[in-house]
Amino acid sequence: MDAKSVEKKWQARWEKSKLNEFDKKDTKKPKYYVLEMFSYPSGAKLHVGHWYNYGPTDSFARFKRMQGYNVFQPMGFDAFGLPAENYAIKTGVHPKDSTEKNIETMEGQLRAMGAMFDWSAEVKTCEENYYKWTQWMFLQLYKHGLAYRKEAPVNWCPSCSTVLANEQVKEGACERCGTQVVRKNLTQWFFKITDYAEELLTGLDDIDWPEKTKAMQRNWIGKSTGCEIEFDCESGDKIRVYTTRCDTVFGVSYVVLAPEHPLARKLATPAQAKAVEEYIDYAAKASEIDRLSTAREKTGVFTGSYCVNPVNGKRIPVYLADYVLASYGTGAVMAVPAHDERDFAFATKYGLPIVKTIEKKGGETELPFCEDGIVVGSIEFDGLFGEEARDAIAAHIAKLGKGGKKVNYRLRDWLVSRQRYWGAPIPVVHCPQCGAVPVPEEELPVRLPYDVEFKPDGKSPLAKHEKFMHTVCPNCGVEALRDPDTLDTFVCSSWYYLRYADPKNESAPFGRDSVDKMLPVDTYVGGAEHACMHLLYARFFTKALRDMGYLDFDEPFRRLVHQGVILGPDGNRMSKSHGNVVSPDEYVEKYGSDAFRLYLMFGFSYTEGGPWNDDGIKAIAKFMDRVEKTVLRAHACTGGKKEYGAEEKALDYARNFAVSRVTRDLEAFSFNTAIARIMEFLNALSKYDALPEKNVPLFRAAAKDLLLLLAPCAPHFCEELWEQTGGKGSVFEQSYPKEDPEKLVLDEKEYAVQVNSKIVCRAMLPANAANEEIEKCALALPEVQDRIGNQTVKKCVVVPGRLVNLIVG
RNA sequence: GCGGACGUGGCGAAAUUGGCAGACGCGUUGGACUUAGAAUCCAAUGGGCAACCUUGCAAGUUCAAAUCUUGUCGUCCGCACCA
Repeated sequence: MDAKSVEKKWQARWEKSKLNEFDKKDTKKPKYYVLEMFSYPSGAKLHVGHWYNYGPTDSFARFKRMQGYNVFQPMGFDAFGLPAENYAIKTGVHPKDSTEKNIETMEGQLRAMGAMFDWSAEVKTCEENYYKWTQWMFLQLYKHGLAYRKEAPVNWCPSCSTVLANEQVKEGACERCGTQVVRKNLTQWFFKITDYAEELLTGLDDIDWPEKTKAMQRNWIGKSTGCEIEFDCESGDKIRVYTTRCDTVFGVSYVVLAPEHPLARKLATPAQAKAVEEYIDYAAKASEIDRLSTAREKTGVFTGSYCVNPVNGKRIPVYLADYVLASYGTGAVMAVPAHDERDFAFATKYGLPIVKTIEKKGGETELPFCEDGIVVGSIEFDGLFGEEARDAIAAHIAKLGKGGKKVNYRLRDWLVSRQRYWGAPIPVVHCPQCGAVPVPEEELPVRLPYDVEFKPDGKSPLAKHEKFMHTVCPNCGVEALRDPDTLDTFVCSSWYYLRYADPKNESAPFGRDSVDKMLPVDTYVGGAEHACMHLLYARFFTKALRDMGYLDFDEPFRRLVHQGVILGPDGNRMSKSHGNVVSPDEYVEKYGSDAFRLYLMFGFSYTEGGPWNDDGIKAIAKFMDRVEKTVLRAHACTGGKKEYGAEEKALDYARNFAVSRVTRDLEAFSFNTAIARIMEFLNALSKYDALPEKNVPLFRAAAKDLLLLLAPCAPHFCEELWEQTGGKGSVFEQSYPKEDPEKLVLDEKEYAVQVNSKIVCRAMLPANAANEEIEKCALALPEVQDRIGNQTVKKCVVVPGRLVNLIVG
């Protein structure tokens, strides 16, 4: 079969008959929403990774369709982003132009894959009719108190005068010019994802996601239960610290603030002011990477101030140290050198006291001792252990009015401001009188102007665009400036699965009817690298929109599957710099898209991936060839016998076994085993085909099932064979074969017969006999008799249909 | 450092979730058909002459462990001093 012409033929026919489109009018069939993570339109062609994500998942979608679902499988482009802008800086090609060109190329390639994407629902996030609604989302979050502004540090390259993404900082230096990157504070917009921390955590229990992804999100959210404690300073200021180990509070020998802490400068005594200032400077200069490195030596500075430990009245010094992070907890820590490794290292270096207040249960206590133990030197709490001690001490602190139990999350609010051009403009006007004022909804979109200067020179590109910037305050009408920043592209991708349901809607981001009918996503497939960011943000959006009354489900993605990564042949991640990029094109050219897809499905464990090698691809072409021959021979077969004997029974068994296993395996994204089962079935058919006399109706029916089983995995190929063998309509309008359980019942099954857990022989034994009878049959076997001799059977374990184990002695 | 995973023939991988390790393929070897090769078909193929040995290594639980537990080595991923 000539793959190329067959592919073209069927792609054209599918398009014409709208076979791939979701039927919104169909009210009988249950809907099924299959979603693959949409692509970033890069300049490079579709790579093996795209194929690996989309090809097998498309087979899953087609399988669902044949099972009788009204399947929705859309595709689109995550089109805003940094690479297009960097490319513009480098080459002068406008991001809009390069992006549109790339999208066009990729659309062509995606169509050539022959996936059943519903192109009528295509979404491109950089288009006005999309980003208008991204801006609308911002306004709704703002309206509901979920968007706010505060100062936050950015990576700043003093030489390029520009903000850098973490990704652009290489070992503390700007990747473009090598200058040391510093941290600089800017006022930026945040989404209050932390309001949903608890629900984002508990919601994980009810969704069908890989456990490891759930574990990662749980870790990322990082719930901990501890205690907040207030330390009064001699200056009158109060320092609140957060600790998970309040059972060690009697051992506090100093308090540490993050260098960015609001009290850091205030607590510096005149004698220490210079040193404190220098230290704050030093910490700000250190790049994020340096700052967070474990290898970094603990440093800090004494503020000169003292505070009081509320539980024992001890006077203790206040330090600054950059091992304490402003972004976690309260940005301040009580240091207990005896029971914390970091505090221990710091105290040792600066000669601070180390006071033991916890002892190991039944053993020598070696400091620092960081596990739970028995409290000592802590007045009435002595003798308590671990959690018990923490409860008691927290209650005591609460009674003193100095804090108490507190739940804390590691999750931080989501910073969405980007000092970039190629993104959705933040729909806010800054008025000299009213402050930050949201743009009224009816004025959306705030259009992204085309004629801008991208060259980095210390300002957001939009800030230099006079016409864009100057406007009037929607509130009071005085002259005002627009927000010059754009939204993080993760904002665009946090709701695209909703827009797919109603992509042309002009008056709303999506119609309630459409969303109610089509969502949530039933199966979402994409890379594991999005475990913490995209997948968490999308869940947050869904929950926030639900609370605003726009949706009535809690989770956007009912089931999640991660495809593995196809590495280069050398075992490294495919990249230009490694020079190990494998292009799908030459394989598709040579073997056809079905064969390439089939190979990807068969040669790897889908969720594992692995290094590329093409050893098996020829075998797939051979397999397809055999399928073609067998199906055509069966179709042409005439005459034959009418009997239904042992051979027929064996063929029927193989057929039903394949149907049952392939169905189960496709459901589970276990594509390699599904195809293995189809191969076995083909082998059984070939064997039957070799018989001189055949039961033709059975042979034909079996060959038809083979074709139907394979259809989702090799769509063009099977569609063509379906037509050639007289099939009406599309093969994808057929029902997927269902097994006949009766044909899977066997009279006898092969048992492994063991004596003292060692295998002695294999024997065909009655399939539905009672355990006692199996034992009897096994005992009667000569091999068993030989092995047992005159020993007695003490115990017998029977695993029905599989194994019998006689314990003798 | 913390968290998560993974480790099975020469290779890609399976294993009904504790029940015959190596399904299905690749490769290799032998054979058939060919003037010859390609293609195709058939057979063998974890190791060892054997008893037996084999799921990174070492223990443990069990009638039974690739699967569970502990330790250990190695690889990968995520997070990065989380108080």
